[in-house]
Order: sequence, then structure tokens, then C-alpha cells
Amino acid sequence: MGKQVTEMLKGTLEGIVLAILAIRPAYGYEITARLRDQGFSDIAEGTIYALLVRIERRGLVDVEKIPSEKGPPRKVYSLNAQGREYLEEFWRTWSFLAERLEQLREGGN
Amino acid sequence: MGKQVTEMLKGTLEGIVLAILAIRPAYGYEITARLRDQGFSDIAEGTIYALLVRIERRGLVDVEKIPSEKGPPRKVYSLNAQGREYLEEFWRTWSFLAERLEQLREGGN
DNA sequence: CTCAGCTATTCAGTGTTGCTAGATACCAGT
DNA sequence: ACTGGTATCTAGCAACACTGAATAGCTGAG
Repeated sequence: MGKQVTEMLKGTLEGIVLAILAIRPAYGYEITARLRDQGFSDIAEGTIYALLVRIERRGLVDVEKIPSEKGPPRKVYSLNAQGREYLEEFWRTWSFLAERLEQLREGGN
Repeated sequence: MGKQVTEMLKGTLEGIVLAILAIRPAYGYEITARLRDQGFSDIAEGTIYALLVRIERRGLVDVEKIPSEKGPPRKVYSLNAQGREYLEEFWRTWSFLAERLEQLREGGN
């Protein structure tokens, strides 16, 4: 997609990844692949890894290193209590924004 | 609001302002005030002015300088054809993102 | 055995964006 | 003169996603 998506992802991509981790633990490569499947066709791998480092540093996830049979060891991330809390706040923020935009969309046409 | 909103606004604030201008022409101070009324309680004025400069430079709006009775002259911005096109693309992008997030929200709980 | 190709992670450098914190300017009322 | 509301602009900052690469383990083709 275009530059528009890129800019819109700022701030939401983090929530998206947390939401994915809320379903079940996952590692970077897997998350990227799942995102691509879901239509985010050109999210850069580097972006995801950087994001994972960030949320780990903030204590939103727990990490476990697990050997892979197909390559180097995987770093499996799982959402912890703090992460779940943060995710809920993310949803509230998102709802707020989505409501405002829906209003604008209707009012503006 | 918090840092979360700030990051989420990146990329969407532009669309929001364009959507406001789609309803009717407006100037910076007015746009800021309207946003505050609509719940974006702490969007910085400087942000809006910078954004307006940007979308003008990209040719999405037309500008007209109109004297004010209450202060310095106003720069009234109105959406032109190119801006309307861009706004439509913004809505498409937004819809894409909103759908994905709605899916995640349901699936993830 | 070597090389391509998939898996898996990391990192330095870049551009865009919104915020901070001011400065500037016009006008009315005290 | 001074305060306060109106109105715009700017330089410097922080956060984020992207680019483009490097590194590393494993498998199968040649």
C-alpha cells in the first residue's frame, strides 16, 4: 500500500501486534507472516522486530527463547498482565478515534 | 490525552482536517477550536498550522487571505478537486485499517 | 560439497509526523 | 500601558515505520 497506510500505522501497529499476541504467543517472523496474510501486504520485517524490542523493554510482554527445527532459535513473545491492561487502553483510544472519524465521515457528505 | 492518541493521530489527523474542510472552508484557529469541541482536547495549535502548510504545499487546498475584525487576517483554506480525491483515498485506507482492527478485536477475545 | 533458498533476528540511517514552547501581530476594554 | 482574546508562524524534539543491509541455522538441488 501507499504512504498513507504507513503513517496511519504509527501508533496502531503496536496495538495490532499486542492484539495478535493476546490470541496466542508468537514470534516475530510468524507475526509478520500473519500480518501479510491479513492484508498488510508490505509491512517491513524490521519494523516488527523493532516494535517487539520496544514492547519488551516496556514490560508488556514476556519472552522465551525456543529452538526451531528450521533455523535459528525463535523468540516467542506472550502478553503479560501489564500488556493486557495496555491493550485495553489501546482499544479505548481506538474506539474514541474511530467514533470521531465515523461522525466526520457521515457529517461530511 | 495520552501518548497513545498522539501516535495514533499521525496519519489520521491529516484526514480529519481534510474532512473538516470538506464540510466547509475554514482557517487554522477555527479548525483547532472545532477539534477541541469534538473531544480532541489537547491538539496543539502549532500542529494544525504545520499541517495546513503541508497540505497547501501538496496542492490539496486553495488558500484565501481574509481580514478579520477581531485580529490579524485569517488564512481560509478550502478543499480543491485534488484534495477531495485525496480525502476519498484516505477514507478507503481508513476503512481497510478499521476493518482489520475490528476483526482482531472480535477474534482476540 | 557448495550454493540457493527458506527460516529467524538485528541494526544503522532516513523521512514523516505531532508536540513543546515560544515569538509575532492585530484589536478591544480597563 | 496592559491584559486578554484572536490569529499565525517557527525551531528543535521524540516517536515511529521504512530501507537496506548483515548475520545465522537448516535443507535440498546441483
